[in-house]
Amino acid sequence: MLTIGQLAARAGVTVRAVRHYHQRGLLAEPERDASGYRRYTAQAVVDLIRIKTLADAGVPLARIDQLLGAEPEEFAQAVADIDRALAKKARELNRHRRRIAALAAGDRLFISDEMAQILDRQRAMNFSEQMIRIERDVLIIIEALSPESIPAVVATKNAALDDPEFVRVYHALDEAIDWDPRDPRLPALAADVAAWAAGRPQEDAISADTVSLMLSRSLEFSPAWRRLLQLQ
Amino acid sequence: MLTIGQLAARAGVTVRAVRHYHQRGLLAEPERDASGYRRYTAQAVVDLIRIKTLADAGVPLARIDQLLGAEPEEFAQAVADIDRALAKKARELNRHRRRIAALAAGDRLFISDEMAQILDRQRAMNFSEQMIRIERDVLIIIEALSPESIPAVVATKNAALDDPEFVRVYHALDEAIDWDPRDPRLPALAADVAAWAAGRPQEDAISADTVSLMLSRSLEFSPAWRRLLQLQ
DNA sequence: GTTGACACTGACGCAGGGTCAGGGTCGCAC
DNA sequence: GTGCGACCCTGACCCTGCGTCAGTGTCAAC
Repeated sequence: MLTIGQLAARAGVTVRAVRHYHQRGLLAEPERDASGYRRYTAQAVVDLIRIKTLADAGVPLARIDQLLGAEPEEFAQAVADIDRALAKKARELNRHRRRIAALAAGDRLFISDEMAQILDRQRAMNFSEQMIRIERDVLIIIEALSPESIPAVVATKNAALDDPEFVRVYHALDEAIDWDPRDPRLPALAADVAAWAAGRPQEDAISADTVSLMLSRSLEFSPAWRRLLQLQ
Repeated sequence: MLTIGQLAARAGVTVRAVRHYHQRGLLAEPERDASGYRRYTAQAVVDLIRIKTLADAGVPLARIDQLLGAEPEEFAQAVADIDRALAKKARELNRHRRRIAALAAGDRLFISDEMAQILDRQRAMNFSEQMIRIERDVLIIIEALSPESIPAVVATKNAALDDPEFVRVYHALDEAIDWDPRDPRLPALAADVAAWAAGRPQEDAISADTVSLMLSRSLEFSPAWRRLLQLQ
């Protein structure tokens, strides 16, 4: 006759696990001795090893319960099911690993390489870190809400950065971030921006919803920009 | 300003998840409006997307907390850690899948192929299903507690099944399973078994502990066998 | 003023146990 | 006979990442 500790050691599980299996009804509760200790026979060792074998194979305890008494056909069916579930899990895990592997430092964490290159270009052009953070956040929003428009956005943005006039206007906007909303220079800047925008075709690649979110993200930061928008 | 439902929809998570992130301190609690509803800015969308990106990559929430504010070096280190953890999980999963794939119907579930073949041989020799179940349980115990002795056991057992004298004695034991322990034929059977055993070398491949467990498993089943052992 | 969709908090549930807390028992040594 | 360490008992809370009630309040529209 074995105590619970001996049984557990023989099957290679913990005492706690054995009690857990009792509670789940997987393993029959054995007789108790005079002091209330559980006393096990060799049969329990066999039963426990069968449970452990299935559990080690990744079968959920609820399934093990049904499987232990199952007929071969039923059993084969269940094994196939479980394998499907495991295969799915494995695919998930691999997706996760690929994503983790793709994670680099800094900005590149949440946006694609092409997007990150845009930020790098802007850094090289001496835009402020504040401006670049806003840009990054906007790109994050685009990646999340409008992934299909990424190529268009990347192309448009790169073209814009090739355009000295855009760069000039953008630098002016950058400088205006911290201005007081009553700053007298704002109306002139608004006119400047409007003049530049007038020469550009409208982009339709992104939904109005996404645009409004991007806009509000930008405007949260700068009271001066909010004023600018009113001046348009 | 967004409600929790709008925020959740924009980031592609559930409302419940957002509240959970608040509770975990991952996402800052926003201002409430007059009725106590949470009101979010676009910043929250960005923050939530960052959280979701990491969570989708399989980073535990507790880790995300530390990562969101981490410096690039720290971050790279953590990413490496997480990838190691994921790789380990993936290996585990694959082990599970291999084991599951190896699971066939019936007896073969818990014992190796070679072991299962022994049971098949015994079935072909018309041993009772009761006897075969006991044998199976004994083999399960051996696989679990003495895996290193499996080849020796398989060899010995196959040799024994090749020996007509052993098969005769074993059939006699099989028939005796259900006998009353006071059955008058038992002493003769005991002598028969003893005579056969005397001609055999003792196997030392299996520890005394395992042997005693196997023996008790066998004896649990049959009072007549218990009597036989006393008669030795 | 009623309806349906949303919001709020709080609590329980899941898998598979780990880890106390607060006892009782066993076996051996002195 | 008693002291000690190693077991055993039950019960209850802890972990992850939310899902899913329950019971109540609020918003917007008809």
